[in-house]
Amino acid sequence: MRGAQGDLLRLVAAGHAESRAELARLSGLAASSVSLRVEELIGSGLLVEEGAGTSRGGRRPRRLRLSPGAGLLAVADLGAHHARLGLLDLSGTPLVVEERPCDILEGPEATIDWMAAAFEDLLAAHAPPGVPLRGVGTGVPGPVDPATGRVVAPSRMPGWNNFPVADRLAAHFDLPVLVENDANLMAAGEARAWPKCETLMVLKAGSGIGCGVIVNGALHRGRGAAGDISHVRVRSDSSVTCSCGHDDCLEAYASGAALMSVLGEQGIEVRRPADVVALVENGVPEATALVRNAGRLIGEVLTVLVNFINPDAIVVGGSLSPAEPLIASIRAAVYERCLPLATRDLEISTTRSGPDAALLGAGSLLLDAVLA
Amino acid sequence: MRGAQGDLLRLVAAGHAESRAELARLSGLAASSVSLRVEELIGSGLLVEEGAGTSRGGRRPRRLRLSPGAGLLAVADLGAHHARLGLLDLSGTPLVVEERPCDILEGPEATIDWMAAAFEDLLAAHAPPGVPLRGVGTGVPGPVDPATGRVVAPSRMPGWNNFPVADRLAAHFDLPVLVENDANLMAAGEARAWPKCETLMVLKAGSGIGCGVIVNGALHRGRGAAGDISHVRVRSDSSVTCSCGHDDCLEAYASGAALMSVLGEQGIEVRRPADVVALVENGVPEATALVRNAGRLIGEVLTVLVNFINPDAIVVGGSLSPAEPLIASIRAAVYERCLPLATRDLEISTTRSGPDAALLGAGSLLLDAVLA
DNA sequence: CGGCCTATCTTCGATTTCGAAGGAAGTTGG
DNA sequence: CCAACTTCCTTCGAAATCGAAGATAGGCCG
Repeated sequence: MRGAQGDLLRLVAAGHAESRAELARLSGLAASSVSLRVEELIGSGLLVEEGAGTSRGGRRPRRLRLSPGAGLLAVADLGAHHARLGLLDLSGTPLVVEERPCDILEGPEATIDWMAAAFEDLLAAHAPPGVPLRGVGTGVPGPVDPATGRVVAPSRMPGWNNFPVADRLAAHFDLPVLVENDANLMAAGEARAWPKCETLMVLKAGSGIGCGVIVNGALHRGRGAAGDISHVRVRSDSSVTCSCGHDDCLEAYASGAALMSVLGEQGIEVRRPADVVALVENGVPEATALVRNAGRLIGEVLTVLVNFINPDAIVVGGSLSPAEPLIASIRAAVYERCLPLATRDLEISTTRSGPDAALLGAGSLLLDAVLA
Repeated sequence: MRGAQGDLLRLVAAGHAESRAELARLSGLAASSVSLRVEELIGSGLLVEEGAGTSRGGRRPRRLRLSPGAGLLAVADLGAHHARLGLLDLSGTPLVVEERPCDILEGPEATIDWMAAAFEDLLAAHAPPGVPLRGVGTGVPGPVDPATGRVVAPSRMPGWNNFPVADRLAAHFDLPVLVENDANLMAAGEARAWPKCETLMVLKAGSGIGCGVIVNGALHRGRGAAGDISHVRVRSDSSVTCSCGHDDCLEAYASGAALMSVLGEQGIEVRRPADVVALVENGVPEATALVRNAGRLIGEVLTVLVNFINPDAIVVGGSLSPAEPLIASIRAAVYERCLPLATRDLEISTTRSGPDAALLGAGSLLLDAVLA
């Protein structure tokens, strides 16, 4: 899928272009060249022409789509106790998504081999015959060195430090492989749902707190830890030491794990962040107060970042995100304290992509590798 | 200077390429095409061939430079009481730089007309005959809407709110015009001096506190206020109300203006941030303690941003930056509290471009507009 | 219903770009 | 000093790209 040809496919797959005319506008190529190229791509079975689009005042465009037979992507989002796994077509539409229990404490080798087997499962059960697998990707709950695909200094993945996850996956599938932090994948997934936003902050509020940053439409990786907000010192009366060794990290107060531990001390049994959400929805005052406080702390941290980055939107996802008081108090803190220039037109809302955001993000990033 | 031709010129002007071979590598064009294009550019007097470069193991390259006659850029950096003005050639080398007193309180019309007259002065005195002015740019000490070139809600520029600075300048010179926040220009200028750094935070510590952000090699503007760190709430025992209406903003504790006001209360007369630096260098303990505290507060704010953005370097400039304790305490705070992954290989140091950084940055950004 | 307008897509000759081959001008190492 | 190798740059036929003109197909409106 060489360069210029790949550019056209990418534009169609990413949903940016639906017709030859749009391709010409976005790719910068002449309309005639686009027509030629598209004809070739249709000839080789990668694109299909499908009906007509809506008119913009003239002749209706002939709508282009990626052929369902163009290929599949196998993607996963690895959590501490569960993994979501899915198959996508090249335009990122899920064919199937499953959640399976799995334990990353069994170590990287076992977990990745398990993942490879799960992918084979899914392919056997759901892949249409003759459609090739074109790429494999996974999110992991820790920092990933973007250059090497290794996990680096993960606090929630004991035994995984410096493990070459990408290499191990590539040993199973001789294909483009993507390994990325889970919050970053979520951000990449949301980015597709917010096409008008160039700069985006995507917060993952689950048992941990993660954040992914989209700058200028592209995921910002930094050295692999970009987006980390969990170890920021928060203003607090008491003093708690975080697992990172510092005092009063945001994570120690506002993460799902922290909330659960406080609730546990109060004799309220919770096992997953979703249980906290349920308590809030049932009006349990202890849970509501805790969540509201967590939102305020998160919001105060976001305040600094919003002034600095001026995002177009802040998207809140993760298993804690359905709790209304969380996002309400985040909003309150940000709108109250940020510069007017930074908050006018700033949207703060919950995920548009839902629980599959990270899988969709993996698909979106993988596409670039596959069509390079 | 149409597209592809402009790309080649830009690569030479920005100092990225010095030979046809380098141009071919960086532009992605075939070597033969580059040769053709370069021949045309030499023919039209924009490029000149000048001696030979150093061999990389084979034939020596024929060094290319922008012709000194290719054009000039007039650039300024507007401060509260002074303006730096300069003329640059298209590769960003200063022909002349001057500092002149000027008072932005006289309002935008008067100030911009004054600036235009000053540019005419400089051109009459220093421009080689026949070399055309190709672009005009200025930095202003407030937020600028990147789309319109208007100043937006500036706290230190009363009377300038929403004034179309770019339009007024364009009325004097019918040329590409650039108007940008001063800290952003400084960041753009430093970026050229840190070519290996993709992500850069440039702090301007003067009478105010500003910051410019380079992400992926390009200036990040956001909505025009990106990089603002002055109105972040800091941890403090006392309570000070900032001009923005909130309490305990960084600016109210750590800006040059704040330091000067505290020193004044202690009976120590200072008139400019540079006087504070002199006091520190002379070992006046009150000044040293104040500066050290300012560095700590700034450092604690940077902590959050470093974890989030993972810059390759933090560059400190501005009139307060020569004060050693300032940068020392910034370093201490950042290295102590940030994630190891974010601080390994993170460089924190003072400006490489010196006091002309903003002018050089204006040149660098203008070049893109001129060669578009 | 029938012009008129707009937008999409194709055709085809002119132009640009490519890339393989080769010449030019060095360095390196015996 | 000479042969082998690198890198830089140009030459020239082949291939891709462009762009103007035209064909196609719809919307809009009297």
